[in-house]
Amino acid sequence: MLIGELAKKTGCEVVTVRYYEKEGLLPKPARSKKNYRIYDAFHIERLRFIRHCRSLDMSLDEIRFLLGIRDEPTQDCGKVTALLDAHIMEIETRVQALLELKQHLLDLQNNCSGEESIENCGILRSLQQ
Amino acid sequence: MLIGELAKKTGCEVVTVRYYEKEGLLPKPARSKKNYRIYDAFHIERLRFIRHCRSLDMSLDEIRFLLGIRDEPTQDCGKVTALLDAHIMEIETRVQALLELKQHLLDLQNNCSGEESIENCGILRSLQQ
DNA sequence: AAAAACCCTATAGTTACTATAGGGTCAAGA
DNA sequence: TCTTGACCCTATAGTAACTATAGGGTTTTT
Repeated sequence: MLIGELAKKTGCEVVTVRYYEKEGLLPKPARSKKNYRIYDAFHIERLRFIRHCRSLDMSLDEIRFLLGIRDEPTQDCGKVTALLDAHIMEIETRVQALLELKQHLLDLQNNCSGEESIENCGILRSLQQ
Repeated sequence: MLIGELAKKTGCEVVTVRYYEKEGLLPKPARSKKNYRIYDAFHIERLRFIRHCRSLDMSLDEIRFLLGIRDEPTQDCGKVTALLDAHIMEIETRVQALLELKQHLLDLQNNCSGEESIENCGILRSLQQ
């Protein structure tokens, strides 16, 4: 299977596949005589894993960590749940920060009708402080 | 006033001040004989405006836009409220996306107790699909 | 006199890609 | 047979908003 087919099967851009290889997330595949990358089912599975993690907004470092655990099956999976816990908490923090931010913006919005002159715009004035 | 004092007065890193200058958000200041940047009250006010906007998570492009309106006071401030509206909606979208993401992660977390072997970890299995 | 604390410029690194340039391979149609 | 289009390859630069590093001058403190 060439890179284009792998990309199609996993919903991943061709350039992104090459990028993951460069980053060490996907092992270097065999090459054809013409130097084309040749992939098999193993790569599909691994790339799907990576893409699924990415869709959950995990960083490549976090994914590298999970792949490492998968490749080193000597331990229990407590580290996996721990990583997920940390990731969930991080997202909760981000949500909180965004909600506070939104409130600040709404407060700011209340400072002006939008029909003032620039000099009298309460929003621009508030932003100066 | 030298750059260090400006930075201290605005809670901004020295390098960031120079970066804003390079990006055209802060006008180039006068220079001393020894080529040191010399700032005055005008720069403090403008930099505070920028930092306030940044604390509201506006992009430098958005801030550039607001500064442009401020510098060109021929129109009413409808564009200001419009920018703020757009920014608020963007944040609402991000919050929604994060909440959905969090639910996915919680669902995933339910797949495993964290005490399984790596082969049996329900989380790693789910991530493979 | 030396060390600490400033100032300057220029360049590279961060994240996860995306875009661009430049070039080889292969199958189908004119 | 030629050429067009769809693939494949590598290498480099750009994205956002800084941060870090290198290398060097100035001023103040010890």
